[in-house]
Amino acid sequence: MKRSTDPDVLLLQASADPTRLSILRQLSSEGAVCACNFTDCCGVGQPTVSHHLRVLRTAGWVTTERRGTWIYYSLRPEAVARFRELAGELKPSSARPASVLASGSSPSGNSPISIPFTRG
Amino acid sequence: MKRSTDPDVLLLQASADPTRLSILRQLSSEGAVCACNFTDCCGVGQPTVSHHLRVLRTAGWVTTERRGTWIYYSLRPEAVARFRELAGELKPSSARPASVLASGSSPSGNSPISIPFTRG
DNA sequence: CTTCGATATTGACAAGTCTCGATATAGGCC
DNA sequence: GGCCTATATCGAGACTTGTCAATATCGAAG
Repeated sequence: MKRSTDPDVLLLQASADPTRLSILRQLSSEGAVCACNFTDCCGVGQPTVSHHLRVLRTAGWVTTERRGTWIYYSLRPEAVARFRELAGELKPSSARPASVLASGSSPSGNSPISIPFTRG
Repeated sequence: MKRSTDPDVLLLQASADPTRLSILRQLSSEGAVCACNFTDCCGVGQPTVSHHLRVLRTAGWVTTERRGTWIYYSLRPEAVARFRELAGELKPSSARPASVLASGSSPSGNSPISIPFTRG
């Protein structure tokens, strides 16, 4: 997919991968998690885990905290909050179902005249 | 990216595109929207819009309703509900910051012994 | 300083995605 | 029937992504 500059899209893109969603869920349930733990659970190699962690860091999902040899990853509250906002903004369209739309006018309003069916 | 079979990942993947997120937002604010309206707003061609709408339909985000020549798209409440669940499941890891973790033990528990630092 | 373990980076390849032009299908009107 | 409009599908090209092997970097211990 084409690289996007929208931070919301970046956040969604970062979460839209099986390995990364698994990482996010583990971070959510366990708090701060050492990078070495993801290597085991996700069934991918160490460089791949490192790659995914970088994607999550770039998107703003996680922060890192070095502790000796290990590096702990944690969910960023701002990212979670933004993700929830995105979910909250989307509302089912039951307020205006297509069934009650007027059937005589052009839906897109492309035509300067109001009756696109009568051509010529 | 590798095709995933997890419906949650499919839902996120479908939303993780600038054009499709724009479509979802327009559907959320306007209710049922004719397919021809997306062609104008998203700055992409008609086949591309059709492609994105199919991705959204396959992921379960939208349903279609034919009305004469036009086809109206609507957000599926189930998809919105699932998306909100995903957002609700993710919680910031402030409960267990790395700062308070014990510093002497192996984070992954890989070693059968508890003190990985002493080698040999 | 050397060695070791954990993590990051690089380079490469297969596979997926986005976009478009061209074409096909479907429904309404004459 | 034929014509027009809206939408979907097909095929191709450029680009992005996920994954790995190999290598580099960093911190700790001796």
